[in-house]
Amino acid sequence: MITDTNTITRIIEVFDFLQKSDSDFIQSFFNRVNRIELPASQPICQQGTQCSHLALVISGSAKVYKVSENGREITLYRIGPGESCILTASCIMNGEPFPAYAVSEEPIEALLINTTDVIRWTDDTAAWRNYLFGLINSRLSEVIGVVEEVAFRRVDRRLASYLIQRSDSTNGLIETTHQVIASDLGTSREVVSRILKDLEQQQMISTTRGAIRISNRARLNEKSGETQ
Amino acid sequence: MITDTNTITRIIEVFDFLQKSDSDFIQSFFNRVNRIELPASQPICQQGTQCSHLALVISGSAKVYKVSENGREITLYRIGPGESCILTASCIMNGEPFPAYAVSEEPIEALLINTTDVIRWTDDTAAWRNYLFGLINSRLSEVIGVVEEVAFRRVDRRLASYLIQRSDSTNGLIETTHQVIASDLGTSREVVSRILKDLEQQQMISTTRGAIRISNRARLNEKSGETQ
DNA sequence: TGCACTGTGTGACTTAGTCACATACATTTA
DNA sequence: TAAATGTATGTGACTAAGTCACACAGTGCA
Repeated sequence: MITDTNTITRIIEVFDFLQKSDSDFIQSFFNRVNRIELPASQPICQQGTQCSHLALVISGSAKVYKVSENGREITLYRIGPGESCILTASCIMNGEPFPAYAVSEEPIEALLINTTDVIRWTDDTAAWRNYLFGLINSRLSEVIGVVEEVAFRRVDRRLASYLIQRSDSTNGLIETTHQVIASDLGTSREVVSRILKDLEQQQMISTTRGAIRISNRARLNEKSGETQ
Repeated sequence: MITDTNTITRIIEVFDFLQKSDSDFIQSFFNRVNRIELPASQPICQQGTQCSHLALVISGSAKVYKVSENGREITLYRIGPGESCILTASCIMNGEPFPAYAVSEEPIEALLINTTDVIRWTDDTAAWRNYLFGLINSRLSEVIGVVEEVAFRRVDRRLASYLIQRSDSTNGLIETTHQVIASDLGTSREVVSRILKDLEQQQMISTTRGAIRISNRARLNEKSGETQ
């Protein structure tokens, strides 16, 4: 249950479907949900477990990823403010175990909702239902995008795209390790190291321990767009 | 509109959600839907187009797949009796273009539903809503499975699994070409040819033009289960 | 200063994908 | 029936990607 008016206002701002809901639903919504905070790098869902709650992210971010037997990882998608770990909802609806892992990246502030409320609101409330449908649909599109990437695109091009994307919000400096990049892309650390070295020799980037700086964004972008 | 009692009975048998629906919905359902037939290998949805109808498959099968710029393909999932091209529903709900291609494999008998009916029934009818949710959820799981396969498993193991699966219903004989297998797995024809040759030399299969016969299912199954 | 930990570099090797062909079987056409 | 055409498969040479084993470098702490 959430009563603080400031918090409620802040939450309504983040979640579109609440703005479209009537006051009855909003009232019962805040009566039933709980707010939690999680530090960064906290496991949220384990592959193969049953989910008892649905989490809606207010602030911070999480990622959903797969792990292979020999330890390689690939990120399926990320969850940001206003979104939810829709795979959880999917598991709640179908009673299936969670097919991946989820972990917080930045510290997370989230709403926890009981499975019974999730199901009830899906039946009762159009705005909530559309929110869930919309999310699960965009996840499906995103994961199909991952299939396309992994199956068809060369790793150097994918890495170039990745660097372009990540540098958008950080003014050309990306603070991360080769291993983290490899885990996002679903490849191995050595491959990332080698390609980064190539990009450095072609003077598109410069690298230091724990960071990459984009030095020629235009050429990197060109590379990311090359076919094959 | 469908009036023939036999057809209606047959359709209700295939679609679970109709068995769980009240007679009012069933009546309006058969008032609003139309039955169509499609031959094999008929394109159903084109990537990038808008969908105006949702198709529910009564009999036959279709596949949903991605195509790369240089012509390689990968199958995302198949649609069988009682299922629907849920990506279409997803596009209808979100107003997004279809992110892949769909084509009939066997001749298809299907129900066509207007987008307006799809949306209305999703609001009105719990059984229909749960049907859609269930389908889209299982598609999401399947596509995540494809990501896992492509990102982590070796092609020879994946091919072994594929042969095992396909031979289940056909008594050990698989009538198909290397190109078709390659398109399902998201690899190239040459790779499939070479691996099949290996498997043949290891006497797990025998191959002829247009067909593969499983000769040692146990060993092939063993190979399919090997880690990495 | 020495030590442990994490991050990166590298060679050698295997697996996978591409390209350019050659060859083999099947169906139609002359 | 032979030739022509089309489809299916085989193969070598090459590039790209993943694996393994290990070297080495930067960072922080004892």
